[in-house]
Amino acid sequence: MSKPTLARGTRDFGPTQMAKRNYIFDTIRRIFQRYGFQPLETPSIENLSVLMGKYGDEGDQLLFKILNSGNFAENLTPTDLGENYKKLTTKISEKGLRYDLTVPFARYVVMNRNDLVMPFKRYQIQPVWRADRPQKGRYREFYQCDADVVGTDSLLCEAEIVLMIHEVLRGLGVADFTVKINNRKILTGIAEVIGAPGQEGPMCVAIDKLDKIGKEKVEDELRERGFTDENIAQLQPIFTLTDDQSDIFARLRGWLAGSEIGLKGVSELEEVGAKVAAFGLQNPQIQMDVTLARGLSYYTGAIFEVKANGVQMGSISGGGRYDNLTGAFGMPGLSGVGISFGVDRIYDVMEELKLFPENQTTSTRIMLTNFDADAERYGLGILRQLREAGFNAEMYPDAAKLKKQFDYADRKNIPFVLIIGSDEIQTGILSLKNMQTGEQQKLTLSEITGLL
RNA sequence: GAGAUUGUAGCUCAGUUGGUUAGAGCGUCGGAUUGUGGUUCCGAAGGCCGCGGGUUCGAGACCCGUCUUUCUCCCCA
Repeated sequence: MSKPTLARGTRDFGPTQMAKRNYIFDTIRRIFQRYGFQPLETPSIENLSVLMGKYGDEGDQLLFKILNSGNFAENLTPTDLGENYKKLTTKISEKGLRYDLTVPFARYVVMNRNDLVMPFKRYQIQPVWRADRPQKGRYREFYQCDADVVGTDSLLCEAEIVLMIHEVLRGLGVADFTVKINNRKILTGIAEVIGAPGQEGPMCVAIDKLDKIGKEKVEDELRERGFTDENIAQLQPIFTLTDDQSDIFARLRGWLAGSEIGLKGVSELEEVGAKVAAFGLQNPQIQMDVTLARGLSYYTGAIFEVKANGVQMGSISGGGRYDNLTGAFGMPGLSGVGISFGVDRIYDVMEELKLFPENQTTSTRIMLTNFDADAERYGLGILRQLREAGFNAEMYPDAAKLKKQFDYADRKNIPFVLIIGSDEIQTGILSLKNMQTGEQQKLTLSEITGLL
């Protein structure tokens, strides 16, 4: 018999982990609903025609593809086998596992466009799969928690996302964090004013590494990517704008005066800030960061990223505004803005900061001992009454040694044990033991339900 | 996709230049204690040394392949 193993890059979540993960999921779900988002679930499996071509060539490679059922090789010819594997794949696989929640969401919106109430606010908490090479904090199966609003350009949505981030993290006890916010239009504007219009893509790839490799190396990389010394000289304000937030909008306007789109980005950013302020958010933890560029390929407006302070960890949440979510499915012009929480990273942050509440592990409040057939029969009646009174209760299933039964209760963190033997059956007075203090007292059932 | 790295008991790890019967701590189980958990003491079980091939009189150790772990790059959550 060979030992079983997990598939590469996957994990089990035992009862202890599940209690903690559910605590995170429940908090996020509660806040999403409080902001008017409605739940959506889509299938794990999608047709490859839905998934392919949406994530770029690299993304297509990272898709888990499902071999056709039955004799998948039935219609293959020797010529097919001689083809490159990508062509062969299309002949033997028609379905794949979901790669993210956004594309299935877009498919859903297109398929239900006539029935949806627009603007449509949906949240979705489901696992996704990527055939990536696993690393620390990177798995082949992991959960995403997305909330998106589609069908409106209103900046109120951006402001609400900022508010939700604050509420979720504070709800989880993560007090010290920074919501970094930028706008794609500002990045476009910067490319214009430094004399490299349309080059914000390569510009951002380099600038994005500022934290990691420092200013000098960023400039080297910009040169490698074809930026002139003149471009780089014009770019200098970017290195001071983030550190010093005072008058940031005025300084941005000065720098981007020559770019209409850049100025629009600044106005949008400012308006989002104003709406957050109007809501009355206490002690906002927001930072304008003109070097923030995540997911540049599809964001068109606001860009968010959230970092927990005081721990060595990448971003725990991110999102932004995109145009044309559903364009790939033949429904152009639908704008949306969304946020995604990284549960695994939030879990690690909370673990490191010891933010999980105690006693998440068990839900059983009281356990009944099991002496023998008579005591079990008597105890079952008590058990029913305890459960009817609303308590999580269980009886030890075997007439094992008491030592073993107490050990079980101890290890399951059950706070109370009810001892039912011949004495208790005769008198009707039950022995209740408090497992934390070790104290034991003789009580009637109604006294016990009162005490619990 | 590229480079490096790891794999020995349930867990964390020892294991000498290749040489008898592969060890420790923790955990598990049993007993001390037949109506009372945590602590203590005593005892026991538990290993195809990741898997497949090769070199050798002899392989946990050396060689090749493969899977796996971790890390960097790429990319991302």
